[in-house]
Amino acid sequence: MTRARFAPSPTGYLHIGSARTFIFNWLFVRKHQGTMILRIDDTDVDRNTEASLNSIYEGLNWLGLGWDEVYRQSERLDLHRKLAYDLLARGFAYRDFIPATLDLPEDKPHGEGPWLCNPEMRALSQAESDARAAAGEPFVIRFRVVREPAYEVTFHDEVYGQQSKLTADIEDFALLRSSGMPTYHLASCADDIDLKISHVIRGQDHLSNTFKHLLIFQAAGGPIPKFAHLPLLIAPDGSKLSKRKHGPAVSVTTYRDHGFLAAAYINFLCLLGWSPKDNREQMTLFELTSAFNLDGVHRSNAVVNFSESDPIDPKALWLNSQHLRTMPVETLAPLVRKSLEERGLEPYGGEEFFLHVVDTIRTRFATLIDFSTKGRAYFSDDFPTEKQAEEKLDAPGARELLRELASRIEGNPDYTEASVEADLRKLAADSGVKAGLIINASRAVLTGQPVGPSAFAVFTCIGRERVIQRLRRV
RNA sequence: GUCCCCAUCGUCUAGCCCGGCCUAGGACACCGCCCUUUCACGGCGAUAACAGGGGUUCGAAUCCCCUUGGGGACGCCA
Repeated sequence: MTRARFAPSPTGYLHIGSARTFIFNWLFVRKHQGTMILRIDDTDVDRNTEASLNSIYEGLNWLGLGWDEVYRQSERLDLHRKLAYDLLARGFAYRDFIPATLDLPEDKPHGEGPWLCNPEMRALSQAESDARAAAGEPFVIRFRVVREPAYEVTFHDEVYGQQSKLTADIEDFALLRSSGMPTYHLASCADDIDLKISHVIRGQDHLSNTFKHLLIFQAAGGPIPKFAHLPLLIAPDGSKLSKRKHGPAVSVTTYRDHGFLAAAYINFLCLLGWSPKDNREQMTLFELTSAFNLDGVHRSNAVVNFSESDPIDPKALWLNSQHLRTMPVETLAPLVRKSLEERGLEPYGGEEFFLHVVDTIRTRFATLIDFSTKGRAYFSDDFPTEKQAEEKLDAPGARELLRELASRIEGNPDYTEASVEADLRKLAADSGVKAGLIINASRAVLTGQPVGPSAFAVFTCIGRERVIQRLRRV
């Protein structure tokens, strides 16, 4: 049974890299008809905030993928502590009474070599250890890494292949803090065992932590999950994406707020560090689910191509425009309606008319926001007239012709693309002007823009009454 | 410093595991042309990459080694 988990820690908003990790886990689980688990890794009480937990949910909810089970590590502390004390009792761990040394020298944090342990603490007798603990002296519980003889810890990573590391290079990492709170390593492994996680799919920054986790799994006697590490998402300058340094470009909600479709964003993220290997780029969630596999995941990091001036990756924008014009209009329409309403606009007419309008104008838009900016004239009488549109109206005789056109449309019982076109062309012929002059002027007065859909389509999208009004307004 | 990982167009990538079909394919962006009495969409085209050096081999983007560059871990953060 496939069981995978996404385990964010609530120390900030949902990071683009975390979102991708979630998506890959989700895709993998759905493909194998398994169980998706959301686990909130909130064991660091000093850094966790409710606000950041909420913003993570906000991001996940926007993606709309969902999960099957949810846990909070802060509600499972007994389980974690039990494992720590079990390992202590069985000699796989020991108490370290030396207080944490906080301020390591900045330029040379690790001196000549790696820190492995506090030897005198590791060598402390059971009796003395128990006595000092009983006396109330604070301590941290550390894993006792076996180094004599040193041996190789190995595992097969589903992405990176065979991995190994000498225990001589692994430090005695902490399991339980002096506060009694578990560390990430302990809590993560204890929960992975308890929740029967079959696959750990996470960022490559955990690749070297995995050796420690293996040690815990082995000592605990729990089943060892399969591991798959994902290449990191990095900034254009090659540095690690940081919320502090790169700001909005790393937040999922930035894309949402720029009018992205969740489906397109998911599609974009999947193409960062994974490929279906058949040149497909635009893919639906269904296609992604059936195509996804760990073999297609890369080993090298991927750059998210944002810039100082624009937090959006151009390829993401392109994908969004592709989804926008190819997804079923019935699926798109409610999203457009919501976006319009958020900006105080309310579509004219009924649902059928709305679908027609959305379907007509969507091919030239890239985001949901475009409907209320570039597309404003389709949903409101209050829209600006651009300078180049004004110029179309300034063409000799244009305004008079538009007023005459209004009368002819008013006098014609039919109102379709074809009837309007006939009226317009007749007017052009009667007046001895090119039809293009009236066509362009019509678009300009009806939408305030020199560009847009076929003018005759514009007529039907704006509706007879408003068209007559606007034509006479010149 | 120690250990681990990575390296194809500006960016995302195919090809690499199982050497020859690669004068390295696709996509985004940029530029040009076509379509269009508007603008997009669409179509066509152009520019653009195997980090460097050694091997192995008849033959290497593909296998091996070194160098360089980048990333990660080394916390009582995750």
